[in-house]
Amino acid sequence: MDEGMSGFGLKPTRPAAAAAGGGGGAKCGRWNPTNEQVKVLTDLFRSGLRTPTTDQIQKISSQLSFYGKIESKNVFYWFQNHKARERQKRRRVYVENDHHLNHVPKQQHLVEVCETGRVVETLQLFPVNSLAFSDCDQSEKTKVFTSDECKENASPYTTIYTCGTEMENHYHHRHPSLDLRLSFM
Amino acid sequence: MDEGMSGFGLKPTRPAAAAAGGGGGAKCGRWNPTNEQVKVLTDLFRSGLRTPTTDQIQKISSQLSFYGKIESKNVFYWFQNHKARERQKRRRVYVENDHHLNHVPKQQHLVEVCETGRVVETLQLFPVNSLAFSDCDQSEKTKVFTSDECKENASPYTTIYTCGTEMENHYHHRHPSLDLRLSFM
DNA sequence: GGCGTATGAATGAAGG
DNA sequence: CCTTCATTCATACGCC
Repeated sequence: MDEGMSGFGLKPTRPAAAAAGGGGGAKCGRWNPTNEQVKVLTDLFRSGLRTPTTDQIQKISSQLSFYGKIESKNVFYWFQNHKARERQKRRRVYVENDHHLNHVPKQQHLVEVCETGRVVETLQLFPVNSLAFSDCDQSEKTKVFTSDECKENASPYTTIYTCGTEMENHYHHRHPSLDLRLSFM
Repeated sequence: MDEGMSGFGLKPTRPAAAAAGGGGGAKCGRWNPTNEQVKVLTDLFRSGLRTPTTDQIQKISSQLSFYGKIESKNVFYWFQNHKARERQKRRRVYVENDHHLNHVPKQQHLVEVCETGRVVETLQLFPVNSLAFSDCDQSEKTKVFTSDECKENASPYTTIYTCGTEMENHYHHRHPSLDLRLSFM
């Protein structure tokens, strides 16, 4: 986590509570990602992004800051954790199959989801649909997966996030069509 | 507790968990450890096992799978939670000590059983003697929590679980003498 | 039959 | 990168 993470405030000792703002979580000293944020991050991960560089992190963080309070370190940690747990999970769900016990057929879901390679992804990110539940997952994702390799390897790929102002314009949506365009390399 | 739901930061809301088992009666969705499983886990914990490695988790899970459905991650989470809550409980005591306590604590049994050095523990695991869900004696949960005072002792110890078919057995024990032998090191 | 507690599951945040 | 701690969410269970 160190390396090039000098400017993310990871080192400071316990920034303690920070009252939020951003109109969202505003609840504690711990980042509480919104669904939209998680969605974007997950999608980036699935696109093959594993360990974003400082620049990537800052960019992502900046774009995601629209959906709520977020810091660069949050993005950094998110990827760290997500990656680690993916591996961890794969490691845990796996074996016991090898063990030859008396019985226990046991179901083993072994899902390999390694999409790495050139990926050009374009998806609409609709802004917060105001108020509460806007669970509408109508996000049309046009994904072009070229998953041919399944190893940890970062091939040059490009992910383009384009957010159109799809919201039905309810209240204060001072959100200017988010245009998240990231280029990993 | 969770006031301040925020306008849009809705919680994950859990995807319904509709599955609810295929009508078999087993409430799938959350692991429900049997008394035997809990007993073994608790005993392992008492023996000094705090954070089993992946290998240990596999073994334990495999052995415990006899008593019912269990996955590796269940064992993993169990130890994580158990240790965390031991600590949490103790810390809460300090807090309540200074502050005017509100309610009577449940059980504040603190027994120091710091196993230092080599420990060889042998205990009997009585058979599950129950076919379906006829839990034998659930009303009487003999939960003996013994908080170990030793924090991070990496001293080599060995715990040997030997399930003899003798003991004050009951009736039909339809499992082949479970021989759970774990060696921590 | 609605709550309060116990606990499984998840994940953010660090440390090493 | 891997492991671990802490906090939180979700749910099963017991109580009134």
